[in-house]
Amino acid sequence: MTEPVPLARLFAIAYRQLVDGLHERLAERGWTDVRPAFGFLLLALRAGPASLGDLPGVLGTSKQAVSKLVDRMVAAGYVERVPDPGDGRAKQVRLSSRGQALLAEVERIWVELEAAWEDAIGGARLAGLRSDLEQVLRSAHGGALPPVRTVA
Amino acid sequence: MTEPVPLARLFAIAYRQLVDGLHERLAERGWTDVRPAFGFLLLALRAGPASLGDLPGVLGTSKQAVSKLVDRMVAAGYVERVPDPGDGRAKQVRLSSRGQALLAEVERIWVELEAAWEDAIGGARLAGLRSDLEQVLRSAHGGALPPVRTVA
DNA sequence: CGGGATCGTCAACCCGGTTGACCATCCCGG
DNA sequence: CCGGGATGGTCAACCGGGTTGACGATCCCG
Repeated sequence: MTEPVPLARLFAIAYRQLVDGLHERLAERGWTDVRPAFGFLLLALRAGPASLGDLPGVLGTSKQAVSKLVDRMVAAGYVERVPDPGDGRAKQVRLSSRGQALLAEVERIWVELEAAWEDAIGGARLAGLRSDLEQVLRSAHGGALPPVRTVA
Repeated sequence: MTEPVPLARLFAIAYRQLVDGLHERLAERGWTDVRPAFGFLLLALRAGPASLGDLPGVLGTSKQAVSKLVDRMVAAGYVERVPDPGDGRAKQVRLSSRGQALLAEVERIWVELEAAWEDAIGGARLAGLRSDLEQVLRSAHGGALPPVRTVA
């Protein structure tokens, strides 16, 4: 064991495990048309509507990718595009009521899944894991939590 | 902060950060045709050649996806397909010498990147993070480290 | 020896991302 | 007051990596 499994792979496994668990539970509760990518936009709109132009910086993807993601989520009825009142070019994106319900369900499931992790390693170590991880990510990004994919 | 950022997102960010760092450094050192997906196969072949049929269980994808990945890596000169001596249907996959050199470079870079993390949170907390993470992943999978994507 | 199981590939498709081109709108300077 | 960048957003074409279904080749056992 001179070279243990790379940290990156542990993170990949952990991520998949949580996301798979999320969608499994969502499907069980009737949310069958939720794509994994939806979660990022959902979370970004948690604090309120956002201008489409601001989202690439938050999500860490191109504006075209954001546009396509919004398209899908509009088609699924989770968000709405509304024209910006003060700028004829701009549009805003906001959660529909169905989107808000989904967000609430997702947050409930995160709590459940993290509770399962607590059962495995205990609350103290889980809290430490979270805070250590947040610290190292923030330290590499000037104190703020970076987007998933560092924006180009 | 009733509901902090989900753990899953922290893992996604951490994963991207490490993988982006890896490929940045690889490119700096002349490895310009390495795709992110290569790493998984590289690691799987670290201990020696493997039968193509065994890889889906290790990588957590379908055998067709494995075949396509091997195609790409063969085209890039990192692995070789050799017929299984004892079974006319089966083929084995093994690292070429260039693949071994790449693997060595990748492992060197992981060490460098993890050293940077140590600078941020210290060696003890990094070690704790790793072992906690490994423990919770193993506990959900009967003691063994699961594949990235749980096999169907 | 023949029929089912297994190994691997091919083909078609999907999702989520990219880049480049483009139109509509804003806004500022001559 | 207008004309020309700069900006917001979409469309189109493409790519990587995954899926499922179908299929030929080979093995193995009754």
